[in-house]
Amino acid sequence: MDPLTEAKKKLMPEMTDLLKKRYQILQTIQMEEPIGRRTLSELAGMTERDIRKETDLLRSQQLIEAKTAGMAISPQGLEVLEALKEFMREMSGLSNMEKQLKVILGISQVLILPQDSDDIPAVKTKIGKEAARLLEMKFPLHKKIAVTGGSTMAAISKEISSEKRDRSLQFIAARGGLGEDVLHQANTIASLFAEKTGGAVKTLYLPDHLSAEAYEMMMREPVIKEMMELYDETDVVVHGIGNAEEIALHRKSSPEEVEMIRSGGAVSEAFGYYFDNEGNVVYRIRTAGIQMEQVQKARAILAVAGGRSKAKAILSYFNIAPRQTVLITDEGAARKIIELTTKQEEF
Amino acid sequence: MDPLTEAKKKLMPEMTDLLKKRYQILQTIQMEEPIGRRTLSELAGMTERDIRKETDLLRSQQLIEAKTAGMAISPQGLEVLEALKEFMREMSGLSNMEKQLKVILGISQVLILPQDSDDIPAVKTKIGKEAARLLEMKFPLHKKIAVTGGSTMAAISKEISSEKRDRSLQFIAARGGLGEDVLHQANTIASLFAEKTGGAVKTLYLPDHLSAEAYEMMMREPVIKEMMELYDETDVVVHGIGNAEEIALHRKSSPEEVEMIRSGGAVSEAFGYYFDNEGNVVYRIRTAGIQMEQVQKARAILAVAGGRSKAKAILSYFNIAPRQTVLITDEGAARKIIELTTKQEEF
DNA sequence: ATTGAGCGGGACGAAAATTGTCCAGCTTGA
DNA sequence: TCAAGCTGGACAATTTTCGTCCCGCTCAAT
Repeated sequence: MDPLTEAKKKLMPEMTDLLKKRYQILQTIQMEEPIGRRTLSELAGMTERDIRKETDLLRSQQLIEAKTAGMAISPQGLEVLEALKEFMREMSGLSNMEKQLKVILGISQVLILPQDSDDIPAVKTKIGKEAARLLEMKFPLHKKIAVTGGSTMAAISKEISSEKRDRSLQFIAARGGLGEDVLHQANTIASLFAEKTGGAVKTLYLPDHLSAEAYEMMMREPVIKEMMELYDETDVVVHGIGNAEEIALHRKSSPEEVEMIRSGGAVSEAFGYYFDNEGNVVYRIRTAGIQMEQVQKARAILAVAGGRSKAKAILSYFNIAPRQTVLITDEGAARKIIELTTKQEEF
Repeated sequence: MDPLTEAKKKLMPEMTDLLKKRYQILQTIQMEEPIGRRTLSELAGMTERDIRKETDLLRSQQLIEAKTAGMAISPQGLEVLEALKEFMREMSGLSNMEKQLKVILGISQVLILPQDSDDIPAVKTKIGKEAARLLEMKFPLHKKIAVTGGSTMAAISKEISSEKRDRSLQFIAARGGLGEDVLHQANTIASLFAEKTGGAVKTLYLPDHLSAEAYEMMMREPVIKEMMELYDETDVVVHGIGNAEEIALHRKSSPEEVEMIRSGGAVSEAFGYYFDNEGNVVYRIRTAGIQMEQVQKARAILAVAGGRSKAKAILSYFNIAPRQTVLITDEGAARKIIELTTKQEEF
């Protein structure tokens, strides 16, 4: 750390906590505006009185405005938030946690965003924004991009800038299957990416859970073969990481599938593969989709998943994640991952 | 100001004052150690309780140590002080005051050190140290240095480093006269400089206040003539600025001299010249010494004077100070000068 | 050897700030 | 039209801060 900052910390030990507290409040207000004291105190885990004291201060500094519907951030507040972004990343240990996660997960880049998307839904938007920015950086060099489905992926598609259009981009749905709500299907997401960027899209609608024979037969179809060849040429893969448990509960999976997941000890899901705690593939949805080996060959891989509830799934998947994978996650997931792994070490 | 610092200030408005307060306390402890709460509270202008609260904090941070003789700064405390030096200069407005003084005094460089040497004698040492550093920077290029007397000049001589010796340096007493205590005479000071640096010294012992005839006669003496020629070749002049009033009181001046000073409205003194509020020469000690015109020709001039009591004298002298003069002073003098000049503007 | 000024730390009642907790009156979205 | 959620005001209870005094100690000057 900066020797100047270090010296200030020595002279003003209260500073650190106070700054963190106020920054977090301001941040939460930004994400949840308009928001009231009571809701805010729950989200921030502080007493209402404390929140009130601090918001009074923030208001007197004109960083927030109090309307009848609740408190909202002011333009100046946004500036302050932006100016302190990097500093707070150091201060609150996010940078440090990124380093730890790199080691734990065996990859070379990790990006952690503040707060927990399990508590504050808007954190997902922030994750989406950062993932979108990282992805956009790949566009000039890498044109063939495979994307999966899920709410996290949907968040990214919303944040992709439609400023710089590039007709040479090609987005490929990483799974032919339907599986989820239309809005969160890989096909839909790929189309959204294409629309935003002005690029092309390659989709494929094919039922999940085919019988073995039907699957074999379909694989021989030209249109499917073409898709599989496209996967071979994929430059970038962008995918979410699913929580096997959640998926088994929420989605209308076949009872057979659920049983396979349960008995196999599946913890995480990505591109239609299910992994157990050690990263072994315990099940795979039978549909056209990118193969693990094809993912391995990709130049860049963005894995996006946030919220402490995803910690176990992330740990599971990263047992076999390619080294070139970049993880974009949030503080909640990161803390939980570190907690889980260091606890194991203690015993 | 740094946008990061600006943002922190917005989020933590208390920070500024608190930092200033603690820094000042730590600074004062450093200069006056060992020092007790009561003495400290007087120097810092705070209540004893306040001082106690803050010193308790500083001690818990191990920046100071409490011995039976009083509190003293710790090595870590020194580090903190050093690390924050430049930052605090900005924060407490010293940098800003330097800019103001440049305009007010019509010179291109001003250096202001914290606190007031009228309150804390050790500030004089700091001034001496900085002046010494500035002077040392001139040594490689400028070899002939004229120095005056006075306690401020003595402080500089104490702080001149004896590390890098330079036999080509030549120190010249700017005044032949005695005038003051032996220890503070120009001759003595010049000798001290020479001793520290390994350079040569040119001194001249000649009574002050000669009669007009005696003075004329002396001026024709070869040894004096030689001295006057040396003044012509002077590269650097280092001088203090005296308070005419104080000089008239303290020194055993001739009643005639005191009367001249009083009736002429003398405010400041430098190199044996007395100046009034407008910078007119109202009196001059009759002794061999550097001439105003010779000072004007010098490449570099360091004027050194601190303490709010010197403010009027500084203002008076800088009416006629050459543009190449650099002023080294302290916060006390600087504030007073600004106060005096802005008050005049208001009416 | 003695003394006294100056020191840190303990103590404590008075005063001030903080805290938890209400409520009134408002807007807004259903 | 109503209910939910919001701000800002209020206030007693509690905690913290503040001013002040004292004690025992050290150390330098006498």
